[in-house]
Amino acid sequence: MDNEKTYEERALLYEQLARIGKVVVNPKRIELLDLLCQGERSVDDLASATGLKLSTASAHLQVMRQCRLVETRRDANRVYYRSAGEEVCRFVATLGDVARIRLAEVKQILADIGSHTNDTERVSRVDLLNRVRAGDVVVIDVRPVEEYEAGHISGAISLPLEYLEARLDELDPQMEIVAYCRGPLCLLAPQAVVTLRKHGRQARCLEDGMPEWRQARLPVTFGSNTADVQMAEAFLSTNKKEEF
Amino acid sequence: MDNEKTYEERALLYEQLARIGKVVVNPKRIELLDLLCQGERSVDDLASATGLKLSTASAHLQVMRQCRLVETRRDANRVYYRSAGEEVCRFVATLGDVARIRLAEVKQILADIGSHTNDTERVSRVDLLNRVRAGDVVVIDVRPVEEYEAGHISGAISLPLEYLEARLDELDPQMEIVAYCRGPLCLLAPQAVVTLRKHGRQARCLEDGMPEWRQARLPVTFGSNTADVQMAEAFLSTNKKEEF
DNA sequence: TTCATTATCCATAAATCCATAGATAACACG
DNA sequence: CGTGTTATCTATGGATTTATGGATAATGAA
Repeated sequence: MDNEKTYEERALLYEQLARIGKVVVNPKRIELLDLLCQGERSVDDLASATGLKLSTASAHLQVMRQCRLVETRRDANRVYYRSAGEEVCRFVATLGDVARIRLAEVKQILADIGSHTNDTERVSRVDLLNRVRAGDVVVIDVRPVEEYEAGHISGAISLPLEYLEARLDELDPQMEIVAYCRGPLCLLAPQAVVTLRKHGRQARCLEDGMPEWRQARLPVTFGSNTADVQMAEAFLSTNKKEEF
Repeated sequence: MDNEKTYEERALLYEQLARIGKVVVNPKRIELLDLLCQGERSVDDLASATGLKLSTASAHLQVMRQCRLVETRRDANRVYYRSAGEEVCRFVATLGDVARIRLAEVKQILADIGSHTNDTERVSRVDLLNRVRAGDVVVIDVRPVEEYEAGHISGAISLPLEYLEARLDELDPQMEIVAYCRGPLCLLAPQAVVTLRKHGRQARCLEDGMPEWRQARLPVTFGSNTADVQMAEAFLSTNKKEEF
């Protein structure tokens, strides 16, 4: 029958896919999207986080908005961008998976940092949740404060990597410390663990990062409140923990 | 400490991700990769399937090979390409998911064909496996023969869409027919179902397609043998069906 | 060896992408 | 209303990407 039309349609379809693909051809655009998967951020915040000129960052964000990967919200004279949905974060995460598995260069970069904190020692999400509930662990979010405020693991305290050594005394020396960051490709948490161990602390990384925690629908807190262990508690009492 | 170095490393990391991203910026490259997720194909086979000149197709394949997304094998004077791993197929599938969810244009194209075969009527993988085993369903693979031969659902017969009407009498009129193709973005199976219903047959699509079946580690047969129901049978008797 | 088939490499011209500076626009606050 | 802040739009030149034809290379068959 109309094989001609079908052929046309298939070409159109792949052109649409390429619209999405276009977003991840530029390193800075991937970086921006990765940041947005951590939570909402304003344009100039994103620009300074990535080292881009404001107009360049804005242009990249437009590209992503045009293919509906991100959405915006205006508050006063600031425009906040966010990922348009969890499938977008999954897409970025999958891209990372492929790079990690396929590219020796990526393995190398990750090994440079993570050599002393090997992967078998990471804490699973379920374990972490249970131990937060039991109160026998300190969870630190080592990402920049902005990302912590845009959503963090309930019960975690904000302790950006750059301040870690200076604020070491805030951490109970008797407790084990679990650090987390943006995900499997992020170097912050592994670096934090290296630093902590250098100071004789018992420390481990969470398996992957915040986006995965969010996708597992585990409890997330917004803003700067740090005393929210009870939220995790309430969550646990109404949900079977086997689900995660 | 060495924040400078960390910044550098992060930039390098995103550049590596962009190497992968580069593959999916070109519609034809996505089409090629999608085909390779169906199974191994030779270069000129791929070229004619996508309507590309041989040299162009080869160039695209080089790009994908350089970032390890595909691998090759030589047999006589033909070079066969294949996806380098299942995470690559997952990446393409995720790209499709995002496009399907986010882009109205994609929804439109899919609706044009699939309007009469709505998604709630699709057969799940588990159901299909059980019914193949019970022998009360005919499974047709409506993709081109090359893809059928590069791996098909055990028990399925090859009946490319273009020959469907001509070979209708090969299908038992009493049996329900389940058609499958490349996946959620492929139009072949929905079109086949439309055609079959027009001829008064009871027909449905499988939920998504071959790559997903393969990823679920369900039984796959290679080559042109069509009498392989017993393989599925053997598979079922040694595996709990609840797993899928 | 010579020829045919298949694939890769190479040069090129057209198209597209990118970062940037500067202009414009939206908004808040006096 | 004017001023300052934040973001978007526009124009530009330099870099990159793409399709293509033709040369080269690898392999099998005669």
